[in-house]
Amino acid sequence: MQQAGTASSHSEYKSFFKNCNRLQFFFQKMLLLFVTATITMAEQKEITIYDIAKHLNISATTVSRGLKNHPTINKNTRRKIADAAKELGYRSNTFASSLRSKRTQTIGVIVPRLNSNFMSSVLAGMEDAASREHYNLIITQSLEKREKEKANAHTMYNKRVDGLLISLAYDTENISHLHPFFAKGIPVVFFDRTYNHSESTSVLIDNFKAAYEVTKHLLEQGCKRIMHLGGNMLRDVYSERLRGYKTALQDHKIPFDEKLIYISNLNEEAGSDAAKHILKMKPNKRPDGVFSANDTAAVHCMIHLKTAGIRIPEDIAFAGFNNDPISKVIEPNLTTVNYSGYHVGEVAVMNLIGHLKGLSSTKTTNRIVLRADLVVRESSLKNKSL
Amino acid sequence: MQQAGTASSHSEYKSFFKNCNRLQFFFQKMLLLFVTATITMAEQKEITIYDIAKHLNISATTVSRGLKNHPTINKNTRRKIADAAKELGYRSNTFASSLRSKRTQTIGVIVPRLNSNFMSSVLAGMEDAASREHYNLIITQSLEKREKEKANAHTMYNKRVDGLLISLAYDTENISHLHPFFAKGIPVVFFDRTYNHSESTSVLIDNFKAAYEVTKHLLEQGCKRIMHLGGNMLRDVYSERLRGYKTALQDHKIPFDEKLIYISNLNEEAGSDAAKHILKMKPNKRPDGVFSANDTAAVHCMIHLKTAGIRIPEDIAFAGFNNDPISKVIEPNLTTVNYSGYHVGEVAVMNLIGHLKGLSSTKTTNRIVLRADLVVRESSLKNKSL
DNA sequence: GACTTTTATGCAACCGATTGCAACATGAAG
DNA sequence: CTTCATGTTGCAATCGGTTGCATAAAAGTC
Repeated sequence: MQQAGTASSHSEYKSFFKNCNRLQFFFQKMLLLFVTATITMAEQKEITIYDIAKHLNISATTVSRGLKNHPTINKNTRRKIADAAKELGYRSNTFASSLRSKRTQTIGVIVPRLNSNFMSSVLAGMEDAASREHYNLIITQSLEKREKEKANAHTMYNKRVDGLLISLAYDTENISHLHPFFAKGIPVVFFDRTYNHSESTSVLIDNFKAAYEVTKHLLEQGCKRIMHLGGNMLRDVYSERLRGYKTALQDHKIPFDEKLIYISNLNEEAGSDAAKHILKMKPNKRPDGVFSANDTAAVHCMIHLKTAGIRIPEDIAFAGFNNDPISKVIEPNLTTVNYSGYHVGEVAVMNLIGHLKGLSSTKTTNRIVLRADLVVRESSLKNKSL
Repeated sequence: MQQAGTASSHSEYKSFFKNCNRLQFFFQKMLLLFVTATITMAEQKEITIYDIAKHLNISATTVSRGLKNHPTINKNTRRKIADAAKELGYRSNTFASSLRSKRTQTIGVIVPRLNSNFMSSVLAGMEDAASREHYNLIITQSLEKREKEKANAHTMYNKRVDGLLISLAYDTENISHLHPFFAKGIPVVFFDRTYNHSESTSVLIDNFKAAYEVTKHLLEQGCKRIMHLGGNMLRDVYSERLRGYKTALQDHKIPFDEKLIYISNLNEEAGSDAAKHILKMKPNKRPDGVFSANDTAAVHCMIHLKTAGIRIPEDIAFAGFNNDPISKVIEPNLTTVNYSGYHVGEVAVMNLIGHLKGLSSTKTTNRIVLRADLVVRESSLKNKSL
């Protein structure tokens, strides 16, 4: 391109100044300078399969096939092609390839927030699995806004991702923004914050069971009035945890008390606020146990209560969810639910790639439920008999 | 594709069974069924600019220009094109576009690990900034291995990212694997774990100064023997922190003692190990202050020492680095250095996009140094006069 | 009214890999 | 010696936008 431009301006100037020797000489010199500079600076031209073909005196078709080890190409030819590619410094052009083959080897990922401990583990797992299968990840965050989630989905759609992995934003009520994917048959896998949809798989943990186990554990420790710090109920993650809590109470014949449910966004501040809320209650109405739907809220609630002189677990036992690093730092150490975000990510990707390879259909596997284990630590041990 | 395949099997079967009417009839019926099913299931054909062009009786060129609001296209025409695009359900084909224009609107990101608190903030900042400028992020992790970093860089290169953002792996000594980028003039921006390279920008904090401030603070609290928990010295992040530590000692006329340097990978276990190391020292040889190059190691060192009966800060004062959430949970709260990963990510992306837009050259801006502030908490307050 | 400038649109050649089908060589079978 | 299977390779069309250059129409200038 650059060279073409140069050549044309060269002929132009030549015809224009053909009777002016002085100027012609000057311009010629300038031109030479310019061209030299251009060539020096210019990245050497991109090597294509055509260059390799010419170099080996074979067709581009053969090169294309040879490069991806197509079985109909002679092994010897294949080796020669590979060698030439390396020698010439060939790099494949993903676009040309994707344009023609309509496959992108790219998976779109939409998460509510990138900067959460759990989510970054999930992403690490995803990246690991995807990279093993030679897929790339395009990652975006919705910042918990349905509108941004929608915009992100649209970009992914335009970028022709082979599949989509999504954990829904807080305020996403319906998934109409994903319809284009379903319409085009692009597989969608939900993880963590899932949505029940007949045509796609969900990868999640058994939140109900884990919450049930936590609550049961607190009850067995002698708690009678357990408070629950819950998250947004639009997301089944949190509604399932609440359900597990309720069911455990019921099975232990403890009446459910609406006043002991505290819904928030479960961040640090919300944890402190919950503590203030507890302190405002009459001492005899206070809970003797707290089950928080995440560790952050639990820990910051504990910190606030401790400074107010509440003893943990003697006065109030605590249990969280996630097994966040802070749960091992707070004193007393926090009882929590451990589950591997890394594993969630890995499984979600493997499942998606399975669909893409046609190994499994999105319709048959509807949900994949991963293990989650109760980790008992001092924060919940009222009768110290671990 | 599907149709072509069908057609071929059709002719095959025809020649094969041409004298067997019964079977032929049966197969024809099957074929019809199959084709019908295929057509029903098939996603409706993709809409292209040519479809829009035909629909409006104008040329594809005009549509192409109209869609990206090229000023030479009449406003009225532009509107009509936009309307038609929406009506027909057009989605642009990024590949075709990238193939021709050689721009991808994609930035490659290589980080050592995705699942770290700091890194996920950085990514959040990057995603935010990139998304504002309509760029997408392809994110990979090197898992601290030079080999994987190299492979990732190569993929990015093939994927024709417009620019590269990279934080180097622990064991990366040279950046020969990035040469293709430099050779092609693709801008590279280092962040956090940087490398001094004449043709690219580095975004980082002033590790030297921050470490100096931390050490100075500990000295002012009366510490005489400050231990330093450091990281891999191949990375300037850690070597600069060590340098800041050393210089502060020197400025306060405290002799530098090689034995008080403890190098590790700074994870939880390394923190505990450092504590064990301290406990093994003769009491009069023990440090009276610890400056750790990250919070994780500091906190886990503290936990271990506390169980051994060491008082913090009375016996040993502590300071960390990062302002990790755990620093606010440990008791006593950890003095640390606060700096915004989010901001680092944002700045790195903005700078890269600046280069891409030709606003700034990679060569002029060599390093961007961001603020980092000492956050004093109880862990370092020997003379309680905050 | 002739001529230049501005504005708006279209032509056609790309970009680089993929793929259905044809074609060729070789050797085996009949 | 023909026929056919098998293994290799190439032709040429295709994917869907982009862009330099030409052109046509409208507006402005003298």
